[in-house]
Amino acid sequence: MATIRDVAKLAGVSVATISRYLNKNGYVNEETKLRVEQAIKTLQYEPNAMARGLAGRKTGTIALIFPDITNPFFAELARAVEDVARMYGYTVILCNSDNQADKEQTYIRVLKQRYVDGILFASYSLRSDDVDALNNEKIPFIMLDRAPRETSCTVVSSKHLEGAQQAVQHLLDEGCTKIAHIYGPQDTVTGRERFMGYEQSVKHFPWYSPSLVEPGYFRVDGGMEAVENLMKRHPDIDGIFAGNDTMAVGALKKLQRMGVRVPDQVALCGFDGIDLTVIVEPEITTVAQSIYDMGMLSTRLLIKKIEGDNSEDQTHLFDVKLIPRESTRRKRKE
Amino acid sequence: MATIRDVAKLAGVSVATISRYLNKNGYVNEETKLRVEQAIKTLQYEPNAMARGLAGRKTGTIALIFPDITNPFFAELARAVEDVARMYGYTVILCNSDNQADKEQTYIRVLKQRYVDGILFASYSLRSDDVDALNNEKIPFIMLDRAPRETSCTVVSSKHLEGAQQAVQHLLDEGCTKIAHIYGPQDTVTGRERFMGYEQSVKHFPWYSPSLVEPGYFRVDGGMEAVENLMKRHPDIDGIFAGNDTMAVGALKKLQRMGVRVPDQVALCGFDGIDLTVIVEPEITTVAQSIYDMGMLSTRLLIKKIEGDNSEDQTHLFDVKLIPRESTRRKRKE
DNA sequence: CTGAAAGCGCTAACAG
DNA sequence: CTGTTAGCGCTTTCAG
Repeated sequence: MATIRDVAKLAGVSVATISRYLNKNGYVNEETKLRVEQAIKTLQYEPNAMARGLAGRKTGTIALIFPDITNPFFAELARAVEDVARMYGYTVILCNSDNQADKEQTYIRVLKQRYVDGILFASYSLRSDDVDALNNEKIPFIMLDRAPRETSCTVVSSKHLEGAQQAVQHLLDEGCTKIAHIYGPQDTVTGRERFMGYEQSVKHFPWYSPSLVEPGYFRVDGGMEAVENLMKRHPDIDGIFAGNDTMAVGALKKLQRMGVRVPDQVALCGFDGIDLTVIVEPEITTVAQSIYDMGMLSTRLLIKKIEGDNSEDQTHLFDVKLIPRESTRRKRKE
Repeated sequence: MATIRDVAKLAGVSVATISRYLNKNGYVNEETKLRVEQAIKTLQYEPNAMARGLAGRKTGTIALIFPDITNPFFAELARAVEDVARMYGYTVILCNSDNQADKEQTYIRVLKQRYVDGILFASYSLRSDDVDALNNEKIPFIMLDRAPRETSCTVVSSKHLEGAQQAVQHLLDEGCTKIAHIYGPQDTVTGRERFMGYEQSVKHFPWYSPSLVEPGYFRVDGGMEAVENLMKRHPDIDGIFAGNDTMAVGALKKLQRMGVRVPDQVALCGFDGIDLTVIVEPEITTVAQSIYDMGMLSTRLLIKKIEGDNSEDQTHLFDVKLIPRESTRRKRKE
């Protein structure tokens, strides 16, 4: 492997010149530039990222910390992140936290050692003193779907509350008269806000009762169990709003097994907009987030920050969009 | 950030001693060891991976190159890889190739620059001269589901052919009398071997005809289309073996839309064993690979290689396991 | 516009 | 058992 010194020698200039040429800072005479380019080509020179990192403290690496790549939502996010990272010449390190604070802790430590240029957090378990620490150490980061209380930082998120309200409204529009909610973990912004959206939309109805909600842990089996409990308590439910698509899929599965017809007997709406919803039959109505776009934006913001953008921290809120599908297509009353 | 020199000073020893202690090579007196530990703790010293890499040419990073993280099969694989990498103190870099040779090319270049310690390939597009190049540069790698012709290298794979035969046999056992196959890309080992397994199992039957196979491109929509064409040509098909689960899911979807009852009218079997198969109703029979285990083994092998294991390159073939589920549960003839 | 030289933080002989 | 020292390959003042 050729080094910068070899190139310098061959081009008849000093290493400093090569370095300047490579980093496009400082002036380089047109003529010598040509010679340098020539030398680089004939030597097939590739700068060594490691040495660069040591000397210049930039590694061209960003990390993505999230719960679990196996979750389609995060897989799509990861895909977006990797795509734009590559576009900007960055490489991405994958970190599954399983929402365990200690795993996250370890990761942050390791990532610091490796001098990652920045971190993208899409994990729920980050404690707010961690955020402070990051801020203090001046390592750039972005939060996805999570706004720590005090510390300022830039966050990218969706209009969860509004989306939940849209979901409920849609269910009502389709003629539902008793709507239940399967909610996600309440220690997550997403789980909480969607719950609130549901609550606010239904609490003034005479049929509303707190026993119309059931936890589903953002998981398929959670959704299945929730439906079972719900239908036992309220056999007359005719609409279900699941806090995410995964639970919606579980709900659908259980309903079908119980012989409940969807959407005629019970209409079903999810949240997120992952592909799973169109894989099942009937396809599930959902409130879609712009997952890929969120991933793109947050990566762009992160890279901007890394490259010296010092503008104010902001919160970027993405619109959500209800996508009506078969699981809520009920015969309308005229 | 404290450096090794700070620690040395505080502990009253030389940097070499600290380095020895850190890397657990060479002797360190028990007593000084204590002082070193003390110093490290009070300084909160964290070795700098970058510097380590430069000096010692080990970065503690491995890369995973595969088609697309969005594909559940690869997501699970990635998860396994990351899990064992973390266990051994490695960090993993994610590379989506989309099976495009040029993307892979660029990645390999970038990864070399970054001094990754090793690479895991689960991508189809790798050319065999790339493999040679890797071999020449002595950067350790493992191939998943792909055995380049000449070059020796260690590969981890499953018994695709055998699995396909099991699938067909199962369909026959369930009473199917005319079985079609939806095949995956023939430039992949997996797609090819499963096709061959099907062919070998059915070609001696009088009902067999080459028009009983149809491409599905390993995709959901591909599976749907394939079913449509297949049923048009052969309305009397009563069994379908899909070359992977994704296509099987598509097939199921299309069958349901066409009003074909599964499994009574047509039994359906997939391949891979991803979660999608139990999310739909009816749940789909599949030939399961040990995806997670394959990921674990290949990562372990890679790390072993990185850490100096020079044993012969081997091919590790995993058993597959047919998991009978509703999609093939037909009333048996007595 | 270009070069010399001082590190970045750590590892690995080599010499005690 | 421990210290000295020479790099790893690149960036970055500071002088020309």
